[in-house]
Amino acid sequence: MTLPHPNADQISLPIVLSVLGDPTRLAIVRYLASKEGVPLNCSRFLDLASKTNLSYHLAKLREAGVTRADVVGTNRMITLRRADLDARFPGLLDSVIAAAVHDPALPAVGGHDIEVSA
Amino acid sequence: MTLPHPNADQISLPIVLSVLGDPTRLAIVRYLASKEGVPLNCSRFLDLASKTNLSYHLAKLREAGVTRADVVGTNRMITLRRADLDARFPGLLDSVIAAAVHDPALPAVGGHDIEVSA
DNA sequence: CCAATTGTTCAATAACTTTTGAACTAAGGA
DNA sequence: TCCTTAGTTCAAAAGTTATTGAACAATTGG
Repeated sequence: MTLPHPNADQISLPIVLSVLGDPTRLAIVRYLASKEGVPLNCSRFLDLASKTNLSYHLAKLREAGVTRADVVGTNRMITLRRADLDARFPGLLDSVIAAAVHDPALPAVGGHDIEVSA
Repeated sequence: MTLPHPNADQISLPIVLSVLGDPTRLAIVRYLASKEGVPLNCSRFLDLASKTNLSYHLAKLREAGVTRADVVGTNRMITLRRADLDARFPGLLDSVIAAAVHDPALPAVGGHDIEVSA
């Protein structure tokens, strides 16, 4: 029931860099960073790609150690593995996210936030 | 006679990340960073790949805006575009290089330094 | 139980990337 | 001029990654 994740010391720099080198995945990471602490399910990213394709990209991110996916019912709650990434590659995630913010060419997740109680 | 390079504002984050995601290219960048200021010709990297393949990887780095190649006689002198990269993506190059230093899985350029005068 | 929701898997295809050797260009030195 | 050195280009082959639709599994709510 729990999905496979590398442990922190297995996270590889070239793999993380190439995984982040895809605009769709970079947009996912950027959105996760902007909502840090808030668990998000996969369908939050349907702006970026089809459901099938999203499954593929989210698996890449998870297998690279960039994200964690926790099974909650029929949902997979996705979070950034910030502590692990910061421990392994200090400053990397922050500089990537900061750079991504200023990049107008990157896709973005649309603003369809769910109203959290009236 | 001068090779094509993107200008600083044309350097793209996803392209830089995917270019750095290749272990051979990461090793090249790491070595360039360790010899910063010293112009190096392509053959300095023959430990990492064949001449033809090196030409391919060095072109990728140049086209991404990571390196500059200046034609000097029959040589191409390769340098890191640190100022441009730092301006565009502050902290990114430093964190990538710092992370690469601690990665035992990455290939490295061998220690065959030329004696600079007796 | 049934239907809807959430997300995965599979196989196919398309598209790109990497690697190779042979042939080539361009400059420099004898 | 001829030879060497430095590096590129080209076409082919091999390998990898991305994208798609159809079928599937698992949980939840009615």
